[in-house]
Amino acid sequence: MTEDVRRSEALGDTQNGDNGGTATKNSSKTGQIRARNKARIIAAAEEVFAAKGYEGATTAEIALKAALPKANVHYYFSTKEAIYRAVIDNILDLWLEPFQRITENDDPAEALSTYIRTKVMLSRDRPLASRIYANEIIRGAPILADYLGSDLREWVAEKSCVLRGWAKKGLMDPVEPAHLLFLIWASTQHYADFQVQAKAVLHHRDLTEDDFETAVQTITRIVLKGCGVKAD
Amino acid sequence: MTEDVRRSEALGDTQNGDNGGTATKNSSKTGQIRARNKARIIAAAEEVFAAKGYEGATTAEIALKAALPKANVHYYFSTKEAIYRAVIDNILDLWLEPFQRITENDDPAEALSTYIRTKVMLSRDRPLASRIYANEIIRGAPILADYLGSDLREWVAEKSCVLRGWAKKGLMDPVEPAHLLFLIWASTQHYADFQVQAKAVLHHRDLTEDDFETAVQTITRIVLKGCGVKAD
DNA sequence: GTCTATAGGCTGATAGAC
DNA sequence: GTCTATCAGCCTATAGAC
Repeated sequence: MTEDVRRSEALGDTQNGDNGGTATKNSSKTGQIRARNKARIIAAAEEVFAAKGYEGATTAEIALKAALPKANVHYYFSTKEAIYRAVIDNILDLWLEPFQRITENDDPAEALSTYIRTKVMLSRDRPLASRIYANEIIRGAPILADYLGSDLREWVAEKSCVLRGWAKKGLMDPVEPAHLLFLIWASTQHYADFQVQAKAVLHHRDLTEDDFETAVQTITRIVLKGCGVKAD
Repeated sequence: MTEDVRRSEALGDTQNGDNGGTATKNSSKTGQIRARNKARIIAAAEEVFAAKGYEGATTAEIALKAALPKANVHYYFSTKEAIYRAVIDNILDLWLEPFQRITENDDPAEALSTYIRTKVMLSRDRPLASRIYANEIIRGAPILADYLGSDLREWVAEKSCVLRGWAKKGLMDPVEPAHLLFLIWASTQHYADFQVQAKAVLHHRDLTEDDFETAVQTITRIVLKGCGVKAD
């Protein structure tokens, strides 16, 4: 990760449009403009990368969506790859955070239910992020290779201990932990990555609140019952 | 689907290299050369599209991998999109066929087990096909939109009847059929689409026969038990 | 049917006036 | 910091000799 922009509000930024065009005074204002423009570029880039893939995305389209001249985009991010890295960087902890605080002392039924719900709702609220991540992995993870082998790997190892601990206590069946996590990731992210397919199959319209709720219920039920998790 | 090349041996074609360069006689041989070259192009294109995405793939690279001059590729397929359509077309029935013959009279435990195993093995044997399909859907299905709303939709509707029938007979729980299918698709295709991630998390090496076997076992077990399918 | 050479268009990136 | 004008390179696709 070249630049760590994780905590900047890169999305949902409803441009509180003071300081419209030309600089007025310029002192501490500068940093604000910079942050705001970078955030706009990242938000625009997320849309374009999600829809077109890395190679299909053009800096021209990103600039257009960010309502900035193309050269301005290159002023903030020297290369297209730099924009992409910033976008990916923004996405990463979104992925790991939801299951972060869970320990062996938690109740498995509740912990897994919450995790599944959180992941489905992430698919509902941040489908673009999910698609970009999926695209990155499908392409062979050219940017995220290191992350997969270090951070994610460790994260899975930790959570595998928790799952094995629950099994040892007889709170659930001894299911292969990594494969269980794969199943949960895949089936929850499916509602973001394959949303067009789900829409087409279910009713041709945008997925509704009910669809996501049914998804949560179905996945939760199959996983809990399928892993023999004792209800609390 | 512009051209239906479904049944041509587009892959695993170990170029049985008679008739090396220049044409010798040319009569019924012509059709063979044509078929062989088209198959080589499709096979090469599958690799490139899977690795680079639609926009990232170049006809030059496809030609290089097919060991043909670039202009020759354009002779068989006039546009890049035509190559892509041929590749996609080749993939499609691969997706629907495995669950095709299943009816309400079959045993759910056996039918679902076989389906899951077949899908995982498809991920093992044709990961590139799976990735191209995933990429197409993630991008919003520009080519497959019609297919999703017609063929696939009907297929899901039919299979939903079978699943509901089983539930009515008390052979399994009344699970929302489409969402169950989504879960099975997602969790099985995961081993193709997110293979780099699975590799990195599991052991940094290529997935082994055992990995796929464990995947089959884990998914099958969770789905069957999770849906309350009676063992036969 | 094959293949070289090239047209024509779009891309990422920059120079340099404001 | 902003933005117009522009470049060099790569891309798909084709013309035309063999």
